[in-house]
Amino acid sequence: MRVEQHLEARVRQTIQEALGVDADPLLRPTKDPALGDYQLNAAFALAKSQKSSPRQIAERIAQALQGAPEFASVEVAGGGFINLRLSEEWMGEVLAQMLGDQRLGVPLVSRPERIVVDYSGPNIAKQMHVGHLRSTILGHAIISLLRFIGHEVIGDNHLGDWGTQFGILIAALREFRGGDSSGLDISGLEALYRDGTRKASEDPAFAERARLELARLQQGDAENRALWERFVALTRAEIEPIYERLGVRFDLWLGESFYQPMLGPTVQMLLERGIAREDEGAVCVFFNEWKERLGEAAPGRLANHKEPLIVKKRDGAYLYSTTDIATVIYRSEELRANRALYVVDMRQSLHFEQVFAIAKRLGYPIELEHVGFGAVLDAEGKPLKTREGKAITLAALLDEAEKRAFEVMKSENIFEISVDEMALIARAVGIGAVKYADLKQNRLSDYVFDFDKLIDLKGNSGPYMQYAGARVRSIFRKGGIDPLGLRVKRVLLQSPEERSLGRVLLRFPEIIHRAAQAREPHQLTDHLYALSREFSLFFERCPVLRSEGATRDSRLALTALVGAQIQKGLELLGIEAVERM
RNA sequence: GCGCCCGUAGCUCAGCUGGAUAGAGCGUCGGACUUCGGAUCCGAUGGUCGGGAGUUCGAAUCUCUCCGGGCGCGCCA
Repeated sequence: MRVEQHLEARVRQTIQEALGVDADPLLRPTKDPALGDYQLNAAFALAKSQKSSPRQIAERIAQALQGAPEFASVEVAGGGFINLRLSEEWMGEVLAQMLGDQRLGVPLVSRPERIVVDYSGPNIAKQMHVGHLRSTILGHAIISLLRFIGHEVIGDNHLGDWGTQFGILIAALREFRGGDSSGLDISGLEALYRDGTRKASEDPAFAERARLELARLQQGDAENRALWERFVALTRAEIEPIYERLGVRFDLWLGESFYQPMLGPTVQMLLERGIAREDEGAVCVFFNEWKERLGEAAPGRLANHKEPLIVKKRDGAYLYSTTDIATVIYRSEELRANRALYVVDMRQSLHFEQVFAIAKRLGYPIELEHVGFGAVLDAEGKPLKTREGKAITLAALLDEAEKRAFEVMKSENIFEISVDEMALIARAVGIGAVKYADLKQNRLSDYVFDFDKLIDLKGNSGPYMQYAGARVRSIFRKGGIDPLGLRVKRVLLQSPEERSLGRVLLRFPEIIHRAAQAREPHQLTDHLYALSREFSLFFERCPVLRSEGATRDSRLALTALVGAQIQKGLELLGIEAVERM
């Protein structure tokens, strides 16, 4: 049960009955627990239309709510706040239901969708560095959340495997290595690209050769095609182990090259529909002309946007804008998706607005969303630049995180775990720390990259949650109890710690839905952190195994629920829970 | 030139569609009983929410303006 949704519906109905109006109850969790669990702020909003004081309206609503099974008390405070205190009996029953439910009380959406999630999207001939973490980790978590609430999700790795860079790579290979690609690895490829780019900017003849190589590749020249395949294979050999370590798997790997055959027809269609026109030899979409050309202005800021989106260059080559339009068409027509999410850097927001506007104009029945995220900055607050070699590779970051986790374990090896097992656990803890550190941030804000922060093992960190989970496991291990078989009629919330813990546990279903709907995994990390905190308090002050009778059963039930939420929550974030650490 | 994003404690960040006294982590200082795991817990410290004006019962949140930072905008991806 989504508790807040349930309460809101209940109060809304009560207001309807008491005042005869349908109004948003403005239900909010209280900031100060001393005031209650939730508050209603509707009285302020209703004062005007009801021609009465907020205080009086609040009194009437509060009166009408008396006796509702959910609440232990309903009190009017201040100028018109209504403070609600949940009844422990009701809470205990809902918690018992959650415990007995495979889905921990999280309902499925009523209207499931088929959703493509476009994420990670690394480029060929580049190593993955810390900047790639966000899209990959965010995308993975968002997919898990959406699946869990009942959507059908297709995760797609839209590889940057086509375009101008291949002309440069091929030309550089011929220029600097006599065309010999043997013995090349990813850093060799990176160096080739770097050198090639520099050479192209200095030497027009070389730049021209690069263009010719690209043209040959696009025309299907066998030799260049083989080189291209080799570059792609080399890059994949490098990045696949990283996905493996991160536990990320894609349903599709449809890179840009996949859409190549669709580009010509796509541009043709844009021209026929009058969405694009030719200008200076290129095919362009002028959004500021839509009103005049198509009868309806382009959405939002595009209506006044003078610079066009180019979909075909003067030299006949297509661009990534063209690819992205073709990709939308494919996702709608072939994959039959009714929604696509793009987990991509905020800097591309204008680009996506343009692509989405065009797709919508073409009339494809698919909702498109840019799930953007902020930049990763360096210590001086400047964006982390990948080209200048400053960026730390993802592999190195993960190595260091595992190493640190291993060292902590070694120094506090309370269970005499073997070195082999320690390595396994350290892997889960280290990677978990990195993922958590990234996910706990609001995706929209930029953040400062701090090596130590990303592998923090204390405080609000992944290991903190894993640790709480391990302590839960420890209790059941010690007591010889299987948490999965536990059932109670009602959880007893007697001490302040138990009640407070129960209160947090009740929010899980609501949080899952909100996090999924907003595409904000950090809402879930916040919940897990609050939960782990409450559990730590409970753990220190409320003996579980050493208590007796109904109290013991109830505390075991609470503990099991904590374990289940941590397990499920971490799973949704892509973080492994551990038995011991 | 046009547009987008951001400015909250010493540092790094939360603050959901406007709600009561703005919260965490890290840091610093002090503390935790023979008890289920000390990667833990408790307490203390710390803020003109960039400045100003406006909207209203109420603004970190909405509007305007200024200051400061980042980013994006015809032939890269």
